[in-house]
Amino acid sequence: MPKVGVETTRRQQLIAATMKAIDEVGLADATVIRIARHAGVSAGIISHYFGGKDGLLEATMRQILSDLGEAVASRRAALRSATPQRRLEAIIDGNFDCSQVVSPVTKTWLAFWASSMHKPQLQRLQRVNDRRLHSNLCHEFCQLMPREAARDAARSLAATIDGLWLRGALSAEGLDGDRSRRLAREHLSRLINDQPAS
Amino acid sequence: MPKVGVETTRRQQLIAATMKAIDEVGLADATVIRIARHAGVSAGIISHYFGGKDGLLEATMRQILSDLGEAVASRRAALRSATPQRRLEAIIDGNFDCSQVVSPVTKTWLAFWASSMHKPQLQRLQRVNDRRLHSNLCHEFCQLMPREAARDAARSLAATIDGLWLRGALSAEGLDGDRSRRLAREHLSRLINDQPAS
Amino acid sequence: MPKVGVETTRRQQLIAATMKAIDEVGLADATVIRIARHAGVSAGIISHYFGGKDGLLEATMRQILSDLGEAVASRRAALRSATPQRRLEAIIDGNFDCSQVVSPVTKTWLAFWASSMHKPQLQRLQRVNDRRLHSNLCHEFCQLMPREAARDAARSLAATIDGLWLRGALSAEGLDGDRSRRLAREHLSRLINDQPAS
Amino acid sequence: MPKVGVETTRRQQLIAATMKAIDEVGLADATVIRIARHAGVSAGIISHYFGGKDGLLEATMRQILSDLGEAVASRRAALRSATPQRRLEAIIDGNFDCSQVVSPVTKTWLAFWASSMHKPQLQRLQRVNDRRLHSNLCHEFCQLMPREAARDAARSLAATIDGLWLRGALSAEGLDGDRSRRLAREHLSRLINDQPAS
DNA sequence: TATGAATGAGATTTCATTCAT
DNA sequence: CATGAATGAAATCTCATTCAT
Repeated sequence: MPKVGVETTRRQQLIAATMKAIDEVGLADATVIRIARHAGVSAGIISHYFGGKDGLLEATMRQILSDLGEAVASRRAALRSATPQRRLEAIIDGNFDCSQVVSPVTKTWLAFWASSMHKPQLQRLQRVNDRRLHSNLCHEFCQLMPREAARDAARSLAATIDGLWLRGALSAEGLDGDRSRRLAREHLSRLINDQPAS
Repeated sequence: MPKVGVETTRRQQLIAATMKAIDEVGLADATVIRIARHAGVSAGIISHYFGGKDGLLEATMRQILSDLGEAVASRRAALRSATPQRRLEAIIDGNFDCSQVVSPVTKTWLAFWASSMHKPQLQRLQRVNDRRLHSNLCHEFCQLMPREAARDAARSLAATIDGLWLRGALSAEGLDGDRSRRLAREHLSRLINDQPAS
Repeated sequence: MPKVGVETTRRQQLIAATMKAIDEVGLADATVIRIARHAGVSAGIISHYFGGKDGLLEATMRQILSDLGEAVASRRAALRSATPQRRLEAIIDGNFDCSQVVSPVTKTWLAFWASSMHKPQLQRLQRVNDRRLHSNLCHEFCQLMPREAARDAARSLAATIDGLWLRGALSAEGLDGDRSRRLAREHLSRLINDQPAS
Repeated sequence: MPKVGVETTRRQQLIAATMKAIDEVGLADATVIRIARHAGVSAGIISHYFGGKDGLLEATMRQILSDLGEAVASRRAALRSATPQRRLEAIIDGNFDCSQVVSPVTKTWLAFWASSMHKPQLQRLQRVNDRRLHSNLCHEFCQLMPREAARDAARSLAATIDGLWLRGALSAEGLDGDRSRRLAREHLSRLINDQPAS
């Protein structure tokens, strides 16, 4: 177990260092040396633990997605018997959880998004995550409206959530969690209340 | 005039080749050699016309933003005396103009967005564009609701538009212009119709 | 003859531009484009008139050496019947002629000296010039002292002249012609007056 | 200590290789690849140890100047209580120390001199060295003659020393240390003995 | 005769990875 | 397990030369 402990620690250390490096200088300039320096270790260790830089980047994206998924899942679990709207709000809240809206996470996330366009490994991760969000949203919306309308509502809310992240990551002040949450919730309530008369 | 023609032609050629290269392999792997090959010229010519790779990338981003701005502006100009809602729809339509939603443009745009987080030159361009969109939206919404509400509406619609772009750029099928336009318009009409009773 | 005039003019223009460029940025950074810009012509013309950059550099060195030789020769010619000391002084004066001690000339000269270490074409020119100075000095000293002593005196005076040029080219203030001439003359008079008693 | 040893060794190795390369093909053609090949290492290592080619060149010039300074200083130290003339002779001897008059050193020195005309970093080094020689010479001459005369004597002797180096570096046979030393000493003794009656 | 657009060779530098210690 | 010295591939940029106009 001490071995596992050391290995786990090192991996977490390096993943955190990767986010910090990307936050600081961007994915393109996040060299292994810079990442290793952030973690206080030598560059060679990255190949040792992750098989190479790509492995580290993939592990980092995995970490971000799983943290995000967890933030959503734990909130939904706490509201298993609540109304669909409450659970949709929980999904929104999970996406703007305070652990998710700090600069290293948002910048790294956007960097991976862009990168995933041309890296199959990252693309797969991103698509799984996407589908999960969409299916979660659809599931809840379906209890409030017909399937087709629910799909569109899910698309619309997902786009708004991602758009708020995107604009937050790029803005000078960083992502404003409270305001984003509020705007997303308002959008949600309009989607629910303002359905075309069927 | 032949000289000017050659220079302008080459520049357009290289900018188009840059988008194609980014569409194909991503910004990180869009080397000058690959870009030059796409344009059917030698790599050295890029430094000759743009002073270096950075100059070419900046020019490419400028081109995308100006094309986008033009698509919006021409539509708005045609509706100078229409209702605010019509003009807001024109802004949406401009953002999803068929010339804007092809893969080379959307992928390049997202790549630049990510890159702009750490490149001051690109960041400046991106912020100018952002402010322009926000101010256009605000201007119209202000005629339909109080200032604060208008600001939030502008933020919400802008986030949705960007989110639809983002998700379109990342999806396997590319950006679906018609659906995106429809979702954005529906969001707009809800923002206008479903204001909290003051 | 008009053709010849144009050709001669262009060549002089380009040689002068070469010196100016070397004076400004050094031999290593004196690119054909910079030289051409100094002359107000296009870069391609250099290959046309000199066969290439090397040809231009060689022609420039030739010009400098011939100007220097002329400055010395004309002074000596005016003193054909004077004493050897007078004629040696004339050689010194020629080497520090005001046309020779301006920055473009001294800097270019030193640059060529360094370069001539590894360029046979320039080395040949430099050696011819060297031998000419040495033989001129020897010829005069031989009338004042035994051959071996004369050779040493020539070596000593030549070294001092070159050393004064070298230090002048490198000093912040440039070559001080008057002082250099004075120091060289004092050295000369000591060489003549202070011979070991034979 | 093994680490330090490796670093110091590599740096010395690369500096020596730089001189050899410059001796062989000149500064202009002394590429990092050639230098690295001389040292039996790869080219990338130069950036690793010196931050780039410029750093290596500066370190090489520093080495030459410090070796030269040391050769002079050790000789002067051995003659602290001797006459000024003896100490001046020691300065001359130091400048023509057998470790200094070999081709890689003289050629590299001249190359740097020429280069220093337009490279501030090298220029600074060269000026410091110059001032040191001048001040050393002045200090000794001042004990033998009035200040103004001493300054001129220092200038004259310095020019002769440099001129002998220069001509030695350029001559086909290389610098003849014995003859140069003799000529410089004769110049020195004339400067001391043949002062104008005050 | 003169231009300058274009090429292609070559130089420097960066960087992920490997490996001996 | 960990280091960091070293490599070699790849990328950008510069520049002399050529050639169509």
